[in-house]
Amino acid sequence: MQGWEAIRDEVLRRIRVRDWLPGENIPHEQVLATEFGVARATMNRALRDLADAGVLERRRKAGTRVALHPVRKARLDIPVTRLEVEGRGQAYGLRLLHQALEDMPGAVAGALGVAPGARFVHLQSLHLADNHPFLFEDRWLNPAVLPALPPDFGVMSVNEWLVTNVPLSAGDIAFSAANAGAQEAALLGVPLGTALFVVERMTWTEGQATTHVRLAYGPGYRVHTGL
Amino acid sequence: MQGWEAIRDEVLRRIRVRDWLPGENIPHEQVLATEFGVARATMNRALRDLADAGVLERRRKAGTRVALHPVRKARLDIPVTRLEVEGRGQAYGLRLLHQALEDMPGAVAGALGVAPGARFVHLQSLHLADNHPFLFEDRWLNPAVLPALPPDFGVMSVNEWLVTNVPLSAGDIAFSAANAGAQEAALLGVPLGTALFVVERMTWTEGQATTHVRLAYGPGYRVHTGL
DNA sequence: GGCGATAATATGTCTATACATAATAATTGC
DNA sequence: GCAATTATTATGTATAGACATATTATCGCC
Repeated sequence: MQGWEAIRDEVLRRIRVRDWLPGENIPHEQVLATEFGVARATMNRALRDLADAGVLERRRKAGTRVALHPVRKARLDIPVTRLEVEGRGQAYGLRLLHQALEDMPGAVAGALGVAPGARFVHLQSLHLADNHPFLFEDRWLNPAVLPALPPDFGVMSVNEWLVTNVPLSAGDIAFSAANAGAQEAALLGVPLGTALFVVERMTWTEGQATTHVRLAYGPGYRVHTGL
Repeated sequence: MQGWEAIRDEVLRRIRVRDWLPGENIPHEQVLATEFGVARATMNRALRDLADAGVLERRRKAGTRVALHPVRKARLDIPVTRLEVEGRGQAYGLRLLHQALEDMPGAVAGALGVAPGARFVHLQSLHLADNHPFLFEDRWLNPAVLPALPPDFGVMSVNEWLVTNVPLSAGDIAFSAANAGAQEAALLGVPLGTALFVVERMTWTEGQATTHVRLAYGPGYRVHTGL
């Protein structure tokens, strides 16, 4: 490796071997740039990258210091389910279980910031990997974003349809754990009360709530930062 | 907002309102730079930022296209437990339950890539928020990284000690769900089998396994991307 | 038509320089 | 002494120009 990445790695090495201690200021950008024989912009790129990663903390005038609590920022890749399953070399399947216009429960409405009792499209589906249950999806979708003739969600995943047909939007993703209820246990084929990994995703489009999804994964599922 | 961030936001807006469709190439960097009246480097910064966020995909010569599967990369902030508790306005407490040199179980050894049966320091502690159980920590620590006289982990959290006394290292963080066992249930004060949110963190220092931590959070705990 | 070498091109990176901005340090006025 | 103002300074951002690199497109040859 060379260029600004090499410089970043060298800075990281010095932090790792404790040439520069946590909480301590490191030399100024210009000083380091001169030492490494590069322009300040290049040094800036290297240091900024480490600051983005949470290894360094930078403040104007105060300088650059090694972060005291380094393991702070993690980047997760959350793939589209179909691609995740196919990436494991398994066959992807989708079963639409339920589709109806219903009153949203208060909890969901609250999370989305919508008036309780609003009528949303309620979709429940099961994602399969090699015909085994992989995850249970429970979704509330704002009918206002749907066209007059909604597509057949038994064929195409709601998520993939949304991606290509609804404007991108701000969103929030949350991870938690929950005990499997009767429906989830039956559908996923696990004992009642099994600990499920739950991903909740909420998205808004121009201030308007678009969708709330709850994905419940079967046991053994984990998401990680990939080293 | 102004500068490259304003440009990034405008590009994002055009993607959101579907001026540029998913999978479609957007105009060249230089073209856009001219349109926005900035230098190419500035345009590059804006587009690179969106590419980092997973919204755009860029390839030399091929150009820049709107990502087909946008909700891919999430950034999580994982705070040090003490700071997280204090950030909620609660009093932080730590109880060391167990400390001994033991044979590592096969599962942990495997995850760390260590010969099974290696002797590591086994630490178990309970983190408290306002004197209520907050999370149960189960840690395996390589004695090789400890000084001759190990510190008193009943007073100082292992994590905070590590941060200031052991070289930074590569690491992996994983999230999953697990049913509370007898010990966890008793310590956290929850019924047996309660779904716990589990964070596992492994770190290595120069190829050598440093520590394996398993943090089991009580019900209701969730981690999210913060919009 | 197919294949390999060559040209074209969009992004990636770097430089030198300049000015902006935020935060600290110094100074002044009371 | 203390508060308010001003100066200083390190990082943040921007610029024009240049070269590097990875791909794609094209051309020539068989």
